[in-house]
Amino acid sequence: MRQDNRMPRVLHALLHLDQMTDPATSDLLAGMLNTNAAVVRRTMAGLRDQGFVTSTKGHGGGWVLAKPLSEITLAGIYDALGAPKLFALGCGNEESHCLMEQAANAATAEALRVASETFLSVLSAITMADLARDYETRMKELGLNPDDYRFDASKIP
Amino acid sequence: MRQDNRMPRVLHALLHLDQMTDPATSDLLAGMLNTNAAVVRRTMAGLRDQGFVTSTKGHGGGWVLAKPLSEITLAGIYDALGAPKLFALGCGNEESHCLMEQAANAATAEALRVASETFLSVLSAITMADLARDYETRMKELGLNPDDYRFDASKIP
DNA sequence: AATCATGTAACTTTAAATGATTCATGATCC
DNA sequence: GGATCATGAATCATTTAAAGTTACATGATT
Repeated sequence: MRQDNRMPRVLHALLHLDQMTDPATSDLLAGMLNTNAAVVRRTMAGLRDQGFVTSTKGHGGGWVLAKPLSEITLAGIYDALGAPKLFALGCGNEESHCLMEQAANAATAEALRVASETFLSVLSAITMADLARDYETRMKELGLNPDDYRFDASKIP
Repeated sequence: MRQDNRMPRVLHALLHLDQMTDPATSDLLAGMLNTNAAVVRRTMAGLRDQGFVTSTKGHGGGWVLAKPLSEITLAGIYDALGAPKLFALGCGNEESHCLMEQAANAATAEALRVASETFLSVLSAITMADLARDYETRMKELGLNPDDYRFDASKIP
């Protein structure tokens, strides 16, 4: 299957949302994420259902962050995306009648299970506020002032 | 992409190989693995290159285990398969100019890196002999004697 | 020489995210 | 109230790599 990039995309989108003074339209976000509005709507739908963001229709509508970044963990986002399949590796058919196949599948499954546990535990220890801090660090490393880069869509000529 | 099941397949194949008295043809293995000979050859090629198995052509040819199971770790097999892509999840484009995207990608990549480390460390702690023991346990749990099930292709009528 | 089995290359199939398009629905502005 | 804006959703095409398939050359055994 194709690579699933929803996770980093959504993180990226949330960081931008946090810096917006007005609701961000799907089109605007799509431009930032190098994709299109339909993908944005589809991907953000889960976050809306979980209360991380809200969306409004009509003039001046769009996406708005509904919680402070410090209250959003990466694990929460992963869940909101529907806990997408993590591995490209499979562990075979579950209901095999061959006992050797069962042993082979069980060993593979166990290694994947442990790796998945690790992954989730790392995600639950990181909040979006941590990412925002990382972003600001990157800004300063380039000698830039983050305050100069907050996004005010109403100021686009 | 489609699920990658080479790992559990190869483990399964090696367990069978260990119980063979004669070389196993790709066709025989394919029957055991519910696939076809070409896939078996393709998948086992890496194991041959790493010296885990040998293959011989012609009458009576086929695949033979080249090392005791206790000297084959699952990590070694994973490597022999070319260390296939582990995750279905991606961590975005590496060379993004957007610092927010960089922060989002870095966080995702870090979680994946840690999970991958865990995966490999579990694999390196398991040998094929462990799987063989697990297989024998499963046999005994069903009240069967593993010795009755060794495979002697020459005895197929 | 015939047969068997691997080695390899080329092509097709498959699954799932992503890209793209369309239309209905609701909110805002004039 | 009508035009416009934006989401919600459904549908269809595209993409990607493993897996399935087919074909043929090469080498070993009988």
